[in-house]
Amino acid sequence: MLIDTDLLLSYGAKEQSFTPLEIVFNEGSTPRYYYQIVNGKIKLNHYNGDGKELILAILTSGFSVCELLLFIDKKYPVNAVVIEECKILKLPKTDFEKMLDENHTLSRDINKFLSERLYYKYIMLENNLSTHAEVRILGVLDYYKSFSPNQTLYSYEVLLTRQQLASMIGMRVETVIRTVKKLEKQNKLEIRRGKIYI
DNA sequence: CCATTAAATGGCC
DNA sequence: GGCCATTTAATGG
Repeated sequence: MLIDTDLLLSYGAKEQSFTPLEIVFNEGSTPRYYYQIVNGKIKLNHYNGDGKELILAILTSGFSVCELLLFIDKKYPVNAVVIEECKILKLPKTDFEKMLDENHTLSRDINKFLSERLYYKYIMLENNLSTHAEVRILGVLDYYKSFSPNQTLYSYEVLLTRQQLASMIGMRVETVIRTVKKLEKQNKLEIRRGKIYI
């Protein structure tokens, strides 16, 4: 996890429960809290002009939720929507700042975390600008697998639906379904019971 | 069982 | 590749 649970609690973080479809925060609102997922799953999304959903990230246990907004004076550019029952630690911005001031190694850890995120944003952007669906999809899959301790082929189960994958790369479900099957024939991944293993 | 949701297919542009 | 319709498979009450 990004920040030690006990440290967060000692600065006054409170745990809050959420059920699927609940909103943690809305696009356009002012960031006032640091959020860290204890368990469950949250997506960051945005709806473009055509009403099509764009998913910017799907976050799970241990991840913070859009923490970068606590360092700049901007509104949230995305919604945070719960997609699997969640427990979240919530720490007011002022307490978060106090915690950083008093814990310099923590500041460095957060720098590292933010840098890594930004780095992957470059990679993802490069992939998503490809005209090839295979490149875009593999880009997302490789990104998720990069967090897995086991890097063996077909060892990582992708916990994303085809629809979510599609919304992450700006393509349609049908395209994802067909491309994933094509990738299976190329031995880039494996499909078992509809689940993708890479 | 039935309802719901996800995955898969095929036709057409 | 997208869009639409339809079928198939899996899941949960």
